[in-house]
Amino acid sequence: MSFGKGCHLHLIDGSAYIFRAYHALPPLTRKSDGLPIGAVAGFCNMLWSQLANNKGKDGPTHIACVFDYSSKTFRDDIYDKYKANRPELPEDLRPQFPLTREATKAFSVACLEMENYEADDIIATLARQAREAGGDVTIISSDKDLMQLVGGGVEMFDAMKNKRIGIDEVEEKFGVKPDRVIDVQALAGDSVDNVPGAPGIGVKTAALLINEFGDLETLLERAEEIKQPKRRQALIDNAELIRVSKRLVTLDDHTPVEWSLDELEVKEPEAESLMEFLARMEFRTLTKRVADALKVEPPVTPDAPAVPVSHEKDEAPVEVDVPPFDHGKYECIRAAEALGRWIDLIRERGYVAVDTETTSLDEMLAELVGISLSVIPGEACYIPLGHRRGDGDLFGASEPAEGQMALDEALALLKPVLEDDAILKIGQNMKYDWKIFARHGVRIAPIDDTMLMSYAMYSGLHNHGMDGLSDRYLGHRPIEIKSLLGTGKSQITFDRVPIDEAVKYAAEDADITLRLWQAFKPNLHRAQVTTVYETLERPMVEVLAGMEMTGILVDAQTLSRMSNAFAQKMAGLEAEIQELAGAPFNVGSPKQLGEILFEKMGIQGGQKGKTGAYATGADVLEDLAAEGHDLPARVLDWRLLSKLKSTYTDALQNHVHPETGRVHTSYSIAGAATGRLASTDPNLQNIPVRSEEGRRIREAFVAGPGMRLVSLDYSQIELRILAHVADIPELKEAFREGIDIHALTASEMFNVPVEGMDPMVRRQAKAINFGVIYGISGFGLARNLRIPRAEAQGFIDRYFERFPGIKDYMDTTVAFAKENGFVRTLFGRKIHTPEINAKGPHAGFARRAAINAPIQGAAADVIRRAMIRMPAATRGLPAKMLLQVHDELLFEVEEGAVDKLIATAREVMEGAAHPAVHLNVPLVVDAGQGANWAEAH
DNA sequence: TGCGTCACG
DNA sequence: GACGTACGTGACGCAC
Repeated sequence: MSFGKGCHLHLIDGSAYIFRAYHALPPLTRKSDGLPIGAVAGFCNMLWSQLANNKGKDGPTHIACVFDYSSKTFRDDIYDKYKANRPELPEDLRPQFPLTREATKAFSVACLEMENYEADDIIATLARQAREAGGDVTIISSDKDLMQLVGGGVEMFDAMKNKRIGIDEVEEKFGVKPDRVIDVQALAGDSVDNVPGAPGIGVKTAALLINEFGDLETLLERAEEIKQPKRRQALIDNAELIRVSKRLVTLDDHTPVEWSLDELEVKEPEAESLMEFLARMEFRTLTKRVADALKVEPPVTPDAPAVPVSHEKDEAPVEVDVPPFDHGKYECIRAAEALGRWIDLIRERGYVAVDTETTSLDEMLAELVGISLSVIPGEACYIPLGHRRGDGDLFGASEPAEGQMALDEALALLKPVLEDDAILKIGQNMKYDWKIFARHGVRIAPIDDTMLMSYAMYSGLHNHGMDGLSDRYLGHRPIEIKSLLGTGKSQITFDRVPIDEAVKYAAEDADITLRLWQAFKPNLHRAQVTTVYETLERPMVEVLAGMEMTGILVDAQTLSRMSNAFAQKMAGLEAEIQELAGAPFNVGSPKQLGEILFEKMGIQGGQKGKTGAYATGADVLEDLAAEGHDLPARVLDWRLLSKLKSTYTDALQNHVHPETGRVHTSYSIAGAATGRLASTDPNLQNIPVRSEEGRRIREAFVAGPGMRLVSLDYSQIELRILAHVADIPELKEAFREGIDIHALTASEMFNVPVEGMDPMVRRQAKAINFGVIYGISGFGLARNLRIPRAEAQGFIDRYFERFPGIKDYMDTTVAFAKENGFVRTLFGRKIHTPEINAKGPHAGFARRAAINAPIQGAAADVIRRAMIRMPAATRGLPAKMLLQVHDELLFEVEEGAVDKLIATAREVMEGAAHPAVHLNVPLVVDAGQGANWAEAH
């Protein structure tokens, strides 16, 4: 077919694909020889998705994938510093380049590259030719340098965000139509590509100027007319540099391409050569997926998938030989005899992967439906115990399904195994199963947990859910639970799943867990996180399971009364607000509120966010209230009450367990990258305390009859850890002497005595101390203290001058992260920082996170150690640990034992770092007690 | 489902 | 007057 009207050309920005793939994936190597292939794998997946998603009549008629040939191009002759800021190519990426070309050809996509030209120029040229021939063009890329090409039948498509980029989107980004984009880029320059532009002019200002003067040449000729002196001078002084910049950013759409559009016609991939390539790369999952789509048999491949390697330098990947997944091999156990054979097998092996199926994600409400076991990869069984026939009546009641062992009988047989010290029970998220078994009188131990192994090795790189781990590390996508239960209103519970289907799903989970364990176990050591896993992760399972099952007593009546009071107050405020607005509207809608404030009432200074809605955050409303506007002040009051009511007084009532009368949160051990816990369903780590009204909610968290609540919290733990790791003599001294640390900081910085310090000065020093922990920036501190940015920067400079060790610590930490891709806490916990070497705004986030992680993480490690020791230390005391709130532990204890508990728990907490780490600052714990949490805190 | 908002350390 | 920033979480209501 000759290219012309009705044709549609897809141009893929291949080089961008490679870099995205490289950075998005952990470093993978080919199993047989260790060749790095992560980027190739990602590239192939993206290319295949692109092809597969664009089949049919709306798809392309012609397609090509375009690459950069080498770093040298004609632009280097225009400006010798062009792209001089580019970081060195990572060592393990370069060898993957030729393979991506090979991959492109294997998928039967034209592979284009030209010496001396960037991919962007080739794309520009082909796009122009296609447009002139009357066809349409889609450029698969989100690169802003290509946006100048949009319009007249050419658009872009951001494959990551699945979003087309047309004229409107370009205008949104650059503030001008696509044909003026190069003018804006020439003025604004680009630090990544080292395009100079005009100093002090960014995209916003550039767009303003271009829109005012029409185009760049006119602007430069009439630069004298610009009102702002700085801008005027910048343009006059740099006119030549700006013209050079324009030549740099202008794509050459007349490159001497040697291909005709007709040659780019879409072709079906040749199955045989494509299969050969994918098999040679050892991409198991993709090979299978492509084979299915092409309806051919996948070639026989080595079974093990690419093996992940951590960033640690001295480790080698561990290879595991495993059979393919086969759901047909899973056994359904319906009688004691068959179960007995499995138990024999487990005893022979000494370990078993276990998984439970239940009716709910809430372990306190869930009913046990079945148990699956696996001891050999590829072989697993499922024991259905609580399945029901699908034909229940309207109320959901129905008879048990046939062919199941009695629950008690099965548990009686399994209990000795599950409790046997000599048999390791392996699970994924074992805290869940631990609680389910505990509710049936089985104390499962000892355990290993693949989720926690992944967390110890890969925290910060990805999540640790089983499906994701299986896909990533076993190259296998498990059966989705959705396919059994459905979603939304018609969703069923697991006990309604037909046993035949349940076997495949449930046994597969045990199979996967066992395989993950085999893959992870030896790598813990290589990643040097064995101690972290053994001392900070695994022991948490039992401790937290106990706390969660105990729960905390909540007085629902108090909450209900508060809800009613809030509702009344809110109704009054709502009436006042609508009166002030002069129209009824939904006070809870930020969108409607913004329109009332900044349009109907005509208040000036409304800022629109990226979604086009006005910002109405508390800071904005506070400013307006300070200017004397009543309505925003009322809205702030209303919002406080609305938050308290919906999130706390209303929602908490629904979390009171029908049998225990207590609230049972669930802690995720592997949720936060830094090692902190996270509390969900409900979140009991964010119960209000800062506002007076909010704090009253804590009055509803009460001790049982004859009991008291005791709260112990670490004082300034993060600053103490900072003083230790950054080794700051003045701070360490102050902590040893028990001096007010914020006052000390202020004193050192501003040369004022600690005695009789102005509270405002102390407040500023406190903000700086917090800022340091967060990876301080002038902007952030300025916003927090509501002072000019220059002043904030002045504070920071003085702080670093006074405490140079802090600056050193920050620089060293960031350098370590850049070198290794992770940081470590004092206790060895690894937190990966994959974005640390990124360019653009990501880099700032990653930098600050890297500075914060070792401090926040070490504090998290300390309290974990305390929690793990607590059961043994408090054995015999009539006390239970109920909650953890990052630096606080809450206990419920019999009245007579309060003092003893405080003494014991304080000793454990203050000494929690020992003996692993000898802190050279003391840890101090404050304690309180009362009938409810408000009093105890 | 994504976003804005706001509760906590 | 370049860009966009304090770190880490979870839950709610709105609007699509």
